[in-house]
Amino acid sequence: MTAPARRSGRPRESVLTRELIMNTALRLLDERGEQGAGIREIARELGVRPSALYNHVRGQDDIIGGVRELVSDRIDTSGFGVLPWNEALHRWALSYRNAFAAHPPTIALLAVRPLEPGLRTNHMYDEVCEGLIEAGWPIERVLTVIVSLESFVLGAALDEAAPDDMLDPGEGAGLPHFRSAYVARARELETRGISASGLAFHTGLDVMLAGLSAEFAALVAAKSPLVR
Amino acid sequence: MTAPARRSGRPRESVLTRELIMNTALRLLDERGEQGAGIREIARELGVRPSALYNHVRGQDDIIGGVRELVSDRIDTSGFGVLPWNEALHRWALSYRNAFAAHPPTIALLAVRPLEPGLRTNHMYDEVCEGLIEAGWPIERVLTVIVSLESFVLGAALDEAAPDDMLDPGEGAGLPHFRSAYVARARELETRGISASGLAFHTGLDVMLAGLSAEFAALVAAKSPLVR
DNA sequence: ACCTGAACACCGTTCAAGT
DNA sequence: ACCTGAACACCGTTCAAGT
Repeated sequence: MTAPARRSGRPRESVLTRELIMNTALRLLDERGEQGAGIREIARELGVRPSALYNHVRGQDDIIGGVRELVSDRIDTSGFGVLPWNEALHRWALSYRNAFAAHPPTIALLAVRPLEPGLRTNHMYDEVCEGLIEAGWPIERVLTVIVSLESFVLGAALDEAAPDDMLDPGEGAGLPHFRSAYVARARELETRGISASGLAFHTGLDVMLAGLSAEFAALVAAKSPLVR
Repeated sequence: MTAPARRSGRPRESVLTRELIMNTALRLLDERGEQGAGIREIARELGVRPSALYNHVRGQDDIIGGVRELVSDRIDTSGFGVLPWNEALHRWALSYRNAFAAHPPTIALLAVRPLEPGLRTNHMYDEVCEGLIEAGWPIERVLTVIVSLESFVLGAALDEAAPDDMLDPGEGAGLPHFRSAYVARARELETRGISASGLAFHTGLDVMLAGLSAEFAALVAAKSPLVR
């Protein structure tokens, strides 16, 4: 098996790496679900004693932070500056949600913990801020817009990670409106070939961007008296 | 202290109740944070051995489910049927978020776990469905609208539970746009006397309801050729 | 510097033994 | 029926001892 045939003392060459630990953690998370990221689990997979990890990693929180960086590296900010702000936001939110959806077990793990100010994360925010500021958004509104959109993305990712039958009126009597809405949606989902959480995500995203566009248009109109 | 002066054997009258356990769990959660809901922690607070809880509760998941019911009982569906659908949704979302915000440590705990189909929760969904259906929303859209709004509410609650300095460009160089957006928002927050997460929530909620109202108006217009 | 091995202080849960 | 007490199978983390 993976029993450590290694005896005590420093090995001739290092077996572990910080990067190797993080990658293994993410892989186990995907393969085995939320409890796959345990120190002992990772150690066993790497053929090593749990305590060995502490030579490369500060502890469990450090590992989770590393996994988060791996996942959020997939967030796409390339639209800002080249596309209209609302399309750039759309691409950003979509890739944000897809990054987490690609690793469902990480969502519950990562969404909950506050992200310590990582350099790469902060750089991502800087790029989004730049895009919105250049597009003409009032600077004091920028972070509020970002955070509200981000809240939706994370909430939608959580919904995606939940089991499909979570929202279900069941078989019994009662709940007539819930039930009829449920079957009507099921039919809709089948004909469109999309998941319930996927449709809710796209709907919410479109709705938010439509609302933001309306606010933006009103701001522009108020600033340019010509249109009045 | 709270050392159990009780000796073995069945007590003359029951010390525990399912309800008492749930209430204690919620209180400890509020007082001590996320790890307050541990079986051993609750048992100590109640002056009882951990194993005693298992006479009234199936286990930890059962307790968390009970806490969720306590919290989500505060969700207000009274607007449906009496207010316009968008105002009823606004009241619902606001109370939904406030219910969790009143117990910050529960957010991370509850948002992550799929809610097993509780009767009271399902009844809540039934009321919201009824309100939207009666207002004239296409029945196959109803659940999608609810879920997308709910995703935002939960995401915003998560954001609320996170530490305030989570999003912070820091002191160093670089990140100029992030930094200037940050100080501009800080000034805005101070003059309006509101928290960052509070403003993001209200902004997102307004934006979503504006977007939904636009979609609804378009649906109504498409159905009544008179306006064409 | 980087591993093993033992130990520590925790968990949730089960179950026989008591009354 | 409902509690105690002991036990079980887990955690993450620390640290001396090895090479």
